[in-house]
Amino acid sequence: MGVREEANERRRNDILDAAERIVAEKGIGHLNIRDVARASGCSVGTIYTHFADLDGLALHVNARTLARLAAALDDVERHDQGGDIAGQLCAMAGAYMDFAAGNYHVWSALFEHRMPQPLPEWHREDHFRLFRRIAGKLRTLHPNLPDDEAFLRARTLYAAIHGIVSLGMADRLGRLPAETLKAEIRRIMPNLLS
Amino acid sequence: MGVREEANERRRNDILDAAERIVAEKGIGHLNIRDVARASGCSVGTIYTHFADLDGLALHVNARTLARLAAALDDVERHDQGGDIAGQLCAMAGAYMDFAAGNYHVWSALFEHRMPQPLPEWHREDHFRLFRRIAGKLRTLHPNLPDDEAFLRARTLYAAIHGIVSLGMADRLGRLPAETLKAEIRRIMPNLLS
DNA sequence: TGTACATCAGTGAACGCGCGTTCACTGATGTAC
DNA sequence: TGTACATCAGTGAACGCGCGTTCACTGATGTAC
Repeated sequence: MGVREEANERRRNDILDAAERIVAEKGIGHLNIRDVARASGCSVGTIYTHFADLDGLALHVNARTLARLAAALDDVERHDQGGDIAGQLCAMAGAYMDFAAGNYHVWSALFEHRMPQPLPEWHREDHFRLFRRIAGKLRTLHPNLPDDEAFLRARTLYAAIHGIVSLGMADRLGRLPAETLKAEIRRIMPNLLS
Repeated sequence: MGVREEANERRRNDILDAAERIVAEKGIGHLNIRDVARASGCSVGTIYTHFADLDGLALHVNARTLARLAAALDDVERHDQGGDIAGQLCAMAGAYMDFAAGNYHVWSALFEHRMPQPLPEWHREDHFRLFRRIAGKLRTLHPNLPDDEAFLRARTLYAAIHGIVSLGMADRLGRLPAETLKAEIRRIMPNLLS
């Protein structure tokens, strides 16, 4: 990789770092080009040599978040291969919960309505990759189920967990501590798998 | 009520009607004062004699949505008193699903991050009122549970349903038909209640 | 009933700001010979 | 190795637009006498 290519990659990462920091602090609704430029130490024009536009930048921030989330689930899976599937799924749901709690703004940016509609295919694929990790685990529980049936059940499980995390941390009904929510997930997980 | 008071109320309703129509068509992210003024046949200044600001208007649109949603659940409850609790909760969850599917933009506005933070107390109470309807139904299933325990279980149920509706209709993992989602809710409801 | 005044909703031009995006220009890096 | 040219990232002022909000003014409705 030439000097220029390296510099480009470094710059691109700096920009993404800055954007991510801003989203983490204030939410994706406050992401704007000027602040990113200032925080990453370049001019506004430079942002546009590395990203098509603000939406493109936001999408790449989200892509990073999904990658970090996937890595967090990887960790759990590595350290938790002994127990039964239900226990492993609980642990993964717990990790999801912890990630959302510890990275609230970047996590909720993943589901924000102000993202470009429709989402570009590559980014939907990022979401799907994360989902397939859960689906695959669940698949081993129901080896005889047809694929589409198993897929649907996995989605329902994923969505239920998502709802518990999402509503638990939004302020619509008051926030609940992550530990409380994780306990609830542990309580209902066996029922969701039967 | 004097002529002036009546006219005020009519105007206020016209404004809310227009705002609701705009949100229903384009989402709350596209709500703006000028369009509301045009659609309700008054000037921009008039909006401010009836609402404090754009956020206030948006909050009242959401309050209306919650009221309509509550009315939809009322209907279900009235026509569905025969069966068991699980059946009734399924029917209510189905009505929630249908409402969200048939009023997607106004429904999702309820959970949007761009609402003023923190939410005003009166509007959080609107959310709570809706939630308590589910909680009350569930309460009769577990009469011996302590109140806080029953409350938590109701929230988990509510949140799980919410997640299934929410992720099912967002495009992150592809949209699913409302009927499919309702079938999934029927499938897991008994498990969630045990 | 009539008159004078007060109150208050409605008006829309204007203000001001935030912000995405562009573009002519600069200077550094790469390339051809 | 040196020279001339091409390529390309960086710069930041400027453009243009959307949009929330204000305000001096108008005219209708209510009120006091």
